Amino acid sequence: MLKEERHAYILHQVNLHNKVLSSHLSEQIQVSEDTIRRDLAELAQEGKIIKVHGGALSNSFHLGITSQDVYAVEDKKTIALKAVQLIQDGMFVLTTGGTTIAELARMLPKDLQATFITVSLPAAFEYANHPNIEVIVIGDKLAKGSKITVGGEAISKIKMIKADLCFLGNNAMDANDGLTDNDWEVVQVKRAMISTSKKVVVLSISEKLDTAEQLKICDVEEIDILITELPPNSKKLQPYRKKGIQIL
Amino acid sequence: MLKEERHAYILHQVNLHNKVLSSHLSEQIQVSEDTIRRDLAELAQEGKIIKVHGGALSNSFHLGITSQDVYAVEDKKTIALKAVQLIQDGMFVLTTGGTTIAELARMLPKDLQATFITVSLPAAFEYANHPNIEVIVIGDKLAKGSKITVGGEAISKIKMIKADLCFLGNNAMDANDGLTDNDWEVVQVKRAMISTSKKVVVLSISEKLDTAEQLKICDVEEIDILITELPPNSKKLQPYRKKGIQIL
DNA sequence: TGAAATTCAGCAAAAAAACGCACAAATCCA
DNA sequence: TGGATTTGTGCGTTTTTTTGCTGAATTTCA
Repeated sequence: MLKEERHAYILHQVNLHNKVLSSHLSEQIQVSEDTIRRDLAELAQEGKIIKVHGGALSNSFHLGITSQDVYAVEDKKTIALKAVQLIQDGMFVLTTGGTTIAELARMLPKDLQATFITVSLPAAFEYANHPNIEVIVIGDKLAKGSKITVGGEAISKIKMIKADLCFLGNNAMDANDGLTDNDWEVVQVKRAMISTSKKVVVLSISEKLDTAEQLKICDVEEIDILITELPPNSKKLQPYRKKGIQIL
Repeated sequence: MLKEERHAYILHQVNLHNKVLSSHLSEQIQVSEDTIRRDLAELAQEGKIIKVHGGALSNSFHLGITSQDVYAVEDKKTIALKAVQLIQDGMFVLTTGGTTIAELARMLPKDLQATFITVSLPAAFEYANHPNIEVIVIGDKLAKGSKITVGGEAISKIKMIKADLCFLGNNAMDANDGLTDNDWEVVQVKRAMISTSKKVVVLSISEKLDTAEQLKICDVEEIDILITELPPNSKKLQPYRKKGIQIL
């Protein structure tokens, strides 16, 4: 097989499968691995593929730029935009932490007058940027990783609040397994929040739907509203709609 | 599976769930935990994740705390260095906020085991970087400017704590006028802290000595220790020494 | 504190890459 | 045409990379 033919074939395979192995190609085309390596090197030189140890990857295999940015920011902004519309002047709003909640915080209208109650220090910082919003921080022992306050004191404080709305950043959710998480203390806090709020709103990128973690927070029936970046009639959301959750 | 594929997978998982366990990944990808650990180390090296004992965390939530150029950092570091020596294992330490306190927080020995109680969110963030330190956040309404929690609830919570040590960042101090400040709510918090601590330590750059603000916190007699960047026998400190304050 | 989990350092085996070289096919040039 | 040159390919050897493992050191947690 001619060099050009091989190159075309390899390129096709890479774009088809997002990855190729040198050993695999060598077998398929019946040339030495050396030749394959040289081919891959050339294609990589031309910028058509990304050469790695053992084979090559498709160009669309992003791994470089997305580092600093929050994962899936655009999706989260879409979600935040929908969520903001639920908040009205004078409301008491309970929120957890997480990057989606942070987006929500940044997107609050400047003239909104409401009270936000949170256990998340980063979220509190964000809320503090809004002059008209009153921020209540729930105090207790600080969990190092998530930077939220946790403990009996926090739980009981949360339960003393009758909130109009409760926004939960989501870790994992499944129509059958319900809302789940992997951090014991976070689970406790979320449970308390759910129990004391009139409306429970889950903010979740669609990627986290139909997944589950070890610890259960609640059944999907306890959730009133689910907000994802998808359009409300999306097929992926059907199971949740069937359970009686309002989809935005 | 290629190394780059694994990296992409891991990164995806971390960003999705904010946290991954080495053991989990090892099982999912079907490679040894050693390999996972090396992968995590590499990704951490590139700053894409934060490696911790047992797994890794998402780095996306490390914003908010911009250590902007602090006025007179060197002086404040000198002060912090002296202050650190007062803290011993097992102590309960109350602190306010402020940049000097932040320096103190950064300078705490890694192996110090103590409990820090604070109303200052920025300070809490700094303390949270120390694995052996337990951080208690006092909750209440958040004061937007200073990012500290203030209010009756906070005051009464502070008074319930019997602290060994109390570090006060200083705004203005004078041998005759005592400790003063210009923020009503900060004054309340500081008063409460003084009243419930065995030892009261004031951290102040010398520039703020011999000045006064409108609101009085306490007389100098109630202060046990004064720490400045000056040598203890400095002339400027004489009036305070005469009032019976220990100078470091 | 002590047991369990995790990490670290160093080693060894396997896989892959790099390198030098030989050789054949294609190309060029007088 | 025929020899010189370039190009492409494969082979053996050496290097490098990757991976898993062992045992000691460290950290975590009850």
